[in-house]
Order: sequence, then structure tokens, then C-alpha cells
Amino acid sequence: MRENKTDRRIQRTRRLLGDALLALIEEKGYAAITVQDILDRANLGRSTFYMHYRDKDDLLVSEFDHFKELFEHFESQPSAKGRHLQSSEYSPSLAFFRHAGGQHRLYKALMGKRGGETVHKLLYPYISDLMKTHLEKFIPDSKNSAVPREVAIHFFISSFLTLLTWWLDHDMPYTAERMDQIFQTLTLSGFNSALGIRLTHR
Amino acid sequence: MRENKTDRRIQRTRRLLGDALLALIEEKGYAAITVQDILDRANLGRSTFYMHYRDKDDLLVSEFDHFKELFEHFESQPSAKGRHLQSSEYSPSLAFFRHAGGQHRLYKALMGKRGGETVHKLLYPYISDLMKTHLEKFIPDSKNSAVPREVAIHFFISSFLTLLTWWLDHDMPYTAERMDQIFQTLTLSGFNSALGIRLTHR
Amino acid sequence: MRENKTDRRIQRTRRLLGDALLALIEEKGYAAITVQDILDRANLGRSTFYMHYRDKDDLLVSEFDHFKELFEHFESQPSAKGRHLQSSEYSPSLAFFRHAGGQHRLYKALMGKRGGETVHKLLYPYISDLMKTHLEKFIPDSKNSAVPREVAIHFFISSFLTLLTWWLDHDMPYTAERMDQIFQTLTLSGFNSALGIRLTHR
Amino acid sequence: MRENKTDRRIQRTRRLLGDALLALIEEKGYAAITVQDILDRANLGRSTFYMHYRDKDDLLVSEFDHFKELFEHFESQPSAKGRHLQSSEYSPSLAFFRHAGGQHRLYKALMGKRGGETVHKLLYPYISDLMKTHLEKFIPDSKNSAVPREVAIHFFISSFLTLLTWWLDHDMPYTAERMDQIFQTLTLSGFNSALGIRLTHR
DNA sequence: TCCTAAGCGAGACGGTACGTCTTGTCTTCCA
DNA sequence: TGGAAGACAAGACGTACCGTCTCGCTTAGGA
Repeated sequence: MRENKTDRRIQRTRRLLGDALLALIEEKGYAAITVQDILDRANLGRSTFYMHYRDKDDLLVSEFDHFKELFEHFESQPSAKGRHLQSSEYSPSLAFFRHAGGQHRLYKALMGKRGGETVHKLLYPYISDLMKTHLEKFIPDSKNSAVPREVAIHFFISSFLTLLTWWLDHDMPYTAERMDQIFQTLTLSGFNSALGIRLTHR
Repeated sequence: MRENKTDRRIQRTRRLLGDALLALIEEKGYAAITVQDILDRANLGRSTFYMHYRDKDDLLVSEFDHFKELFEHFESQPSAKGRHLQSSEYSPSLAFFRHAGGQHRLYKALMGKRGGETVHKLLYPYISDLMKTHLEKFIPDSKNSAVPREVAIHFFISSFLTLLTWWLDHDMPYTAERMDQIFQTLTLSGFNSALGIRLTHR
Repeated sequence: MRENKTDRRIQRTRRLLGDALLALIEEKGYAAITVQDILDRANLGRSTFYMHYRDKDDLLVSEFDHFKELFEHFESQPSAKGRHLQSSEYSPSLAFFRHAGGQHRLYKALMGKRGGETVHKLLYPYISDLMKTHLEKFIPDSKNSAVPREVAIHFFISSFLTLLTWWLDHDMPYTAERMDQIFQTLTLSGFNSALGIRLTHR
Repeated sequence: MRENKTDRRIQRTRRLLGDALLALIEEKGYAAITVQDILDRANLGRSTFYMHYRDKDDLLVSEFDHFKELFEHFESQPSAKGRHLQSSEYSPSLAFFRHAGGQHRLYKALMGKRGGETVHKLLYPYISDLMKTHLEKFIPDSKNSAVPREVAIHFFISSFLTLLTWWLDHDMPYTAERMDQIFQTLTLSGFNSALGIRLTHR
């Protein structure tokens, strides 16, 4: 099927804007960027920007779509309650670390120190929801665990994001696999004892 | 020595500004506040604001001074390397939870969802430095631990701040003591195995 | 000779644009109209407009062509210097009032309050030239008249246009004949004494 | 009584803006002027403009205040119905011509070809109301005059404005007195016969 | 007790960025 | 191949804040 040339033009424009944004985030941080900066970088007119995006945040959010390929991967995971599990089975952390390592420019711009609070307000729930859904498949609904279930999940996800951000902000001094191992070492035993379940470390 | 009436007047003005800021953060979040909002609330003139503070962030930062009393407390703690420790000894977490519980309006405004990234950028190092100094008294400088020391410390502090923020944003559904226990359950075993040290849970 | 179908199509498009413009002038006045308004009304694309007209004014001016039939009528009038004249002979005013009465929608749109200054700037010389040419056939080139000839002519034409505009803007409360009589009552004696000629009122 | 310095500053700013506008109207016509043009000329910031005026038209209208001194002069005129009158008594035209001659820069900018339709829409009623009020003092309310009273008044005022504009646009080739005489020659006899009254030409 | 310095209210000002609007050009699609 | 559709560059608009500034008023504390 033939693609529409006008559509391709639009895609090109959106890509120009997105790339300009990411480049500028690297350079001076999200907050300091003006719409005009983006336009100058992308060589586009003012109205063109607002034809495609409501504002700077809208453009930023649209960059989240790049994560979709990864997210779609998780949705095909089987549920397996009550089994002794490999950590890799219930945590998508390694996949994330690898994905982030491969797309570190994107991740760094969005999640790093320069990424601004919008990302944290918007991307965090995005990733959080994904992990939460995934995690809940494996966590028993125990009423009398040492730590309230929602707190444990929040802790787990935040820890992951904290380490991911740290890794990106420090230019990934370790491999994705090493980071994942660090993450699991730090969180798994606490997480397990908190919820009264036993998850084998791979 | 007699107190200067002019000085008292200045203190009053600064307090009016600080209170107005905190109230407004509760109402609509730090980012949405304009200097004029603060002025209207505090019934002060524009120039008065800039006489005391460089900008909005400066005023916010000045509110950190309220933490000083707590911080000063920690600085008189003894070092005790190599002992088996009570967790309470090496982590100031419980003291923080209690302090936050007592001053929850202040903490919530500064650390909660509404508090804006400036707080995190500024408060994090503030608290982080304090805890790090404190922690380093107890952590051996082992080269071959499972997790790099700086990562572990970053994880430990971030976890604490994450849980503190969660607690405040959810209107403190548990006591400070329960929160501290949760915190330690989640982090201590991981932290210990990461660093290869053994810390007794209280 | 057969007319070209393409030509007919073009005429149709131009008519759609012209009609849309006139309708919109009636609704909200010339100045408030955008090219997009016209396009929406005429159900045409943006490029189509610019294919036919340079801009909004150009379209407006093209509507003047509707006056051509009237104007061509005047050009076949005989000159008759020095005679005592019927006012109707040297002034085309009645013919204009009648024409305007018959085409009041068009005239009102173009000349009325809603018609914008462009019309006055463009239509005035258009009509003015016509009347001037016509008038000059009858006005002696006297050097020592009470009023400079060019001023008198300007006054005469402006008065006519003023009354015509007033008539249209007030929904033609009198017949064309009555308006012409009013016009002549108001201007003729002054015009005559100004130029030192004697024109019989019909 | 001492004037407030802040008020003086404001008056200065408003004058700078008004002067810049008038100068620019002379140079390239009202329509072609942007707010930024005015600002650049007046050496003021964008927000300053909008602090004082809603938009370009608002500034223009504010220049009308310069006419006030003249207008106030008329309000002290006595009414004298039914008398045989000197034309100068019931028409403020000469006063206007003189005033315009004295302030020709202002008048030319506002009323001339470059003055834009806003002036005509706003200044015309302004002057028109003034003259109308003045005229009505002298015109009998006769029902069966040859020309409807309101039409005659409209004609009279328009004629005056037409001649005034012409005079200004042609760089005042005659004296104010000569223009007034021309105006009266052209309009008075028609106006008189229209309304069935007898006004002596001075 | 007066006087002078300082805190302060009020708000004008220059400046920057915003998101909206309209214009005229240009390219592609479709009948 | 001409007209429809609409993306695009350009740039003015009016709004919202910012941080600086000047101005008077008031009041405190030293002369």
C-alpha cells in the first residue's frame, strides 16, 4: 500500500521538532527551552509548531511514544501466581535497563536531571502503571504482610526509576545487566520479606 | 541587648512571605504560583519581595531553614565503625519521620507532589549530604561489595525520601514509627547484603 | 462560438467567491472578514482563492465590474457646452440612484458602513472619474469663479456619494427619484453659484 | 497644587506614544503601523504600551482629546432660533478650519488619507455629534421642508468634513478663511432652500 | 524633638515568552 | 491538468510574568 506523501511530510516535521527538543534538553535542560529555540533549531515557523502540538509539554509527551515498542512487549507476558519465580519473570527491570542503554540519548533527555518535572509527572505514572500491572500478577493479596502492598509496590518502582535515572545521569558506567543485578540485590530481599513471599534470585 | 524594632519588622515581613508561599503551595502547587500571588496573599508590595529574596526559588529555599534544628541534632552523633549496630543508630530515618509528622504542613508543601522540582533539586542534596555524612561513619569502604558504595548510598537515601514523600502525599496514614519500620524492612536487608555488612534490625 | 467548459467552471468559482464575500460583508462588515471565512462559505480551498485573486481587496475590486453596465451607458452621452441644461443632463446622479436601488444588496455591501475603506479608496476614484469626465463637458473653465473648479467637483461628487451611502445604510427610506431631488436641492444652487453658471432645476 | 511625579512620568509616556503614532501615520499611514513600530519609535517596552492602551485604535482615539479645547469652546454658544443669522453664528466651520490650520499635523494624521477608517468611524461621530447639537439650536423643526431634516444635517456635516479632509490632504493651499467661504458658498444656499430658512451669508 | 535613614506600598517600566491568528506560498492529491 | 486540501513560513497580536526601578509615605532611633 502506497503511503501518503503529505503524511510523510507531517511525520518529517514532527520528527524535526522532536529531535530539536531532545538535542536542546541535552544542551541546556528542558525548563530553559523556549518554543522559539525549538523552532530555530528545527528551521520551522511558529505556527507550524502549534499546528502539531499544544505546547512544549505536549511535544515532550509525544516523545514517550518511542517507549511503546517496549511496553507492548510486556503485555504479552503470562501470569503465574504462587510459583517460585525467577526475578526476571516478574520484573521488567532488565528489559528496561537494556532498552534505556540502547536508547540512552532519548532516556537521558527524558529522565535525567535535565528532563524537568513534567517528565516525572507524566512519564512516571506511565511506567509505573505498566510495572504495577505487571507486578500485581505475581504478588499475593496478603492482608497481613509486614509492609502494605501499595507501599511496597511504590517503593519497588521508585527504586527502579531512581537507579535508572542515576545510571543515565552518570553516563552508564555499568552494563545494563550489572545495573539490573544491583537493582535486584538492593530491592529483592526487602521486597520479599515485606510481602512474605520468596523470590529466587537468578 | 535590646532587639531592634526594625529587625522585628523585617522578620515579620519575611514570615508573611514564607507563610503565603506555603499556603499557596498547598492550594495550587509551587509551579503555578506567581510572585504576584504571594504578594497579594501577604499584602505586600512588589519591591518588598525583591528586597528580601532574589526570586521565588530563593524564598522557597529560605524555608529550608526550618529544618535546621533537626539537622543540628545529627551533627552531635558519635561515630562507631565496625560495631553491630542498631539501625536507629546509623539511620536518622526515624527522627526525620517524626520531625516530618510534627511539621507535616511544611514538609508536605516542600516535598509533596505540589512542591515542584526545585525542592527536589535543592532539598535532596541538603538532606542527602546530611545522611551521607552520617552513613559513612558506619559503612566500611569495601572494594568488592556486591553493589558500588555510592550507588547503595544513593539508593538508600532516595528510598527514604520516596517513602517520606509518599507518606506526606497520602496524609500520613501510618505513624512515624510504622513508616520507619516499613522503610527498614524494605531497605535494610538489601542494603546489608549489598555492602556485605550485617546490621541488626531493631 | 461555443464557450469553453473550463471557462465556465472558472466563472462559477469566481462567482462563488464574490457571492460569499458580499454575503459576509452584510453579516459582519468587510474588515472583519478573513480569507478563510470566504473559503468556508464558498466551500473552496485556500489555493483556489489565490489562484484567482491576489488578496481580499482584489476580490472586492473585481465586484466593481458589476457596475460596468451602468458606466458604459454614460460613455455614449453627447457633450453640450454652454447651453442651459437640465440637471439630469449633466449629472448621472439619478441613474446611479436607480441603479443602486435595483442592486441595493451589492451597493450596500460595497458602499455602506460595512464596506470598509478599501471600497471608498477604490470605488471613489472609479465613480469620481466617471462623473468628472461627464461633468467637465458642461463646466466652463472659468478662472475667476467663487470656488476653485477642482474643489467644486470634489464637493459635488463627495456629496453625491455621501447621500447615496446614507440612503443605502438607512435601507432606502425614499425612492430613487426623491433622493435625486434631495441631492439636487442640496447641491445645485451652491454648485452653480460656485462656478458662476446657471443650471435649471428640472 | 503640586503635581505627582509618577503622574508626570505617565503623561510623558503617553505623549511619547502619541507622538510616535502621529509621526508614523505621516510616514506610512495608520493601517501599516504595528504596535512594535510605535514602541521602537518611542523607545518603550511592549508591556508599557498595553498598560496604557488596549490596542492601536485605543491610542489613536486618545489623540482625539486634543480636540477638546475646541469642542469646549462651542458648548458656551447661545441658542437663537428664528432669527436671521450670520452663517458664522450657527456653523462652527470657520473655527474648525482655523483650528485644523493651526494643528495641521495632528489633523492631517487623523483625518487625511493616511488616517485609516478607524478615524472616520470614531472621529466622524465625535465631530458630527458636536455640530449636530450646535446646528439643531438654529434649525426649525419644520415638517414639510424640501429635504428631510436629518438628511440635510448629515449632508452639511459630511460636506464640511469632506472639504476639511481635502484641504489637509492637499497641504492647505488656501487660508482657513478662504476654505470656510468656499464651504459656505457650496452648501449654504442649498441648505437654506432645503430647510426653507433664510440665512444671511456674512 | 527633630531628622534622617530604612522599610514598605504602589506601580511604571523594559523585556521575554507565550499561544493565537491571519496572510500568502507551496506541494501533493484527486477527479 | 485544474481545483481541493492543507502544511508551512512569517510575523503581529494581546497576555502574563519577570526583575528593576522610582516615587512617596511612614516610622524608628540617633542627633
